[in-house]
Parts: sequence; C-alpha cells; structure tokens
Amino acid sequence: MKDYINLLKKHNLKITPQRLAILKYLDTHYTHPTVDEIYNTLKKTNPSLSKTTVYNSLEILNTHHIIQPLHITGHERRYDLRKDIHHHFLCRSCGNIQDLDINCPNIKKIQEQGYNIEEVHGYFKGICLDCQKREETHK
Amino acid sequence: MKDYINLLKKHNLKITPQRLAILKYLDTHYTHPTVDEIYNTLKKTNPSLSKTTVYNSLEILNTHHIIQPLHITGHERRYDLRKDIHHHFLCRSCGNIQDLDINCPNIKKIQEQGYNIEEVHGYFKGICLDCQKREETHK
DNA sequence: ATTCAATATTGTAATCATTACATTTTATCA
DNA sequence: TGATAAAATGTAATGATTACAATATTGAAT
Ligand SMILES: [Mn+2]
Ligand SMILES: [Mn+2]
Ligand SMILES: [Zn+2]
Ligand SMILES: [Zn+2]
Repeated sequence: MKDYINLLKKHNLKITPQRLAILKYLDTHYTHPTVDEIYNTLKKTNPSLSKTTVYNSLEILNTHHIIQPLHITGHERRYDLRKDIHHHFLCRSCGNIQDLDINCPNIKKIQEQGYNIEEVHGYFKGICLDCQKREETHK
Repeated sequence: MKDYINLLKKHNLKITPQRLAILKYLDTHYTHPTVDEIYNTLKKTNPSLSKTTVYNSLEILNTHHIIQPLHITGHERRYDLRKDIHHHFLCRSCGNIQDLDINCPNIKKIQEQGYNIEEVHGYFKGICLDCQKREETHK
C-alpha cells in the first residue's frame, strides 16, 4: 500500500493526519484490530486523538469500501484493510484472528438462486494450529 | 419438535415454564429472533417474565448446544433452534434473516489443514428475492 | 499567502445490548 | 411435606457505540 494520500483523494475524502494514521495502522497490523486497539496505540504518538474520530474515520472508510468490519467475536467490531472476500478463523485460546484464503463456491450458487449479495462473512471458531501444538507439548 | 420437557431432562436442566416458553417460541418462530422479540412476545402471556431470565435461559440452552447464537447484524444477538451447520442471508431492505441450505466444502478443507473447528458462521447480506421483486413492480 | 465555507475533530453525554448481583421464588427429591 | 440447590426476578453496572455541540482544520477561491 503506502500511498494513503492518493487513496483518500481518489475517494474525495479530506486528507487528515488522523485518517492517515488509521490507514497506516491497519496497513501495518493485519490483526483485525478493535477500535480500542487502534485508538490506544495511535494515542501514544497523537495524544490529542479522540476515540470518536477513530469511530468516524473507520465508518467513512467503510462506506467507501476501503476497509471492512468483522463481527466475528460477537461483542466488538474489528476492522480489516483487505477488501477482497476472504474468511476468518478466531482462536478460542489465543484470541487471534487469522485470514483463511479459501474461495467460497457458495457465493456463486446463492447468486444463481437470484440473491443480490453485497457482503459475505465467513467466520470459523476453534483452536488454531499454534495453540494445538502448544497444548501437545504441555502434556 | 414438541417434547421440550424431555429435551430439557436429557440435558439435566430443570423444567421451568420460562424455559419451555422460550423453547416453544423458537420452535414456532424460525425467524432468528432477538432477545427483545422473544421477551416482548412472551411477556404478554407471562407478565412476570424477566428479561434477565430470557438472557439466562438462552445462555444455558446455548452452552448445552440446544440453540445457537447468530451475530449477523453486528449489533444484537439472534437465536436459532436449528443446531446443524447452515448459513444465513440478511436482507438489507426487509431485515429478514433466511436460512441458506447449502453445504460448505471449506469446513472439511480447513479441518484438513489441522484447524480444530467448533463453530461455523456463514453470513450473506444483500437484497432478498422478495424485495427484488417488490422493487421491480414499483417501477 | 489569505480568507472562508465546508468538513473533520474533539470531548462529553446519551443510548443500547448485555452482564453482575442480591433477593425472592421454584423445582426436584428424599 | 420440607429441605436444598437452582432458577427467576429486578435493579444496577458495564462496555461498545452513537449523538451532539463546540472548536479546529482542510482545501479551494481569491
Ligand atoms: Mn482478514
Ligand atoms: Mn437458521
Ligand atoms: Zn490460538
Ligand atoms: Zn427482503
């Protein structure tokens, strides 16, 4: 990525240090962070940052389809700079959310049934590979 | 369904009118209702019902895998008496949530990669068939 | 470079869903 | 029919998100 300024310009969004910082954060942390994670980290180098601005910025980036929200945990929103359709795995043990790069043949099928699909969310939950190994060695 | 009493017995859960009413509601309304929808409806015939009881009952039914929660809208929990894996379509226009009876070949693939999968959520959002027709006729 | 209007940021208060908790009631079983 | 553990109830607390009013900044026109 890198050229966040032109990305915002392309969408006729005003270029502000807050938006640039949020875009950069998402671009360098593909961990599907929460609003609080983004806010608390950026607050360190930008002490005047308001949490409302983080919410507002994420909202407008979402409406312009630059980022997408995930509802995988069920109690907090998370954000993803990747805008292509991909699925996610949430580990019950470590809490990490991993990308699953598998293509979903069902999307096409459902569209063929006549549905107009605008969003796809594929969430899998369980124990990730790392945590399984860790449990093994602890026996 | 029908035999909610034995269902609760099988899971060593106490048989209470509240739990029976909630089970019956979910069994006769496969609309993936919210807690408030369940509460407000049952409140009419059971005025002493507490919303906390609805939350508690749904929680214990969930831990016993009798029902499953959906996080499809992103801002409220919904419940489904169907416990088999199936996917859902949320219509942006009418708000209805429909079951999609498609099998997901990715589950097997991800398991083959070593993941231990405990939950699967497939959410699709867009405009449902009925709403598309309605829009057509309104032109 | 300066000015200005539109837009963004900020801080605080409000809202909404959910959870915690103390009290009262009920289900189950001896 | 009690006794006891579990459940139901009502209220208060929490946590994430949104609303809103005041201030500051951006970007374009001068
Ligand atoms: Mn992702
Ligand atoms: Mn369903
Ligand atoms: Zn893990
Ligand atoms: Zn519809």
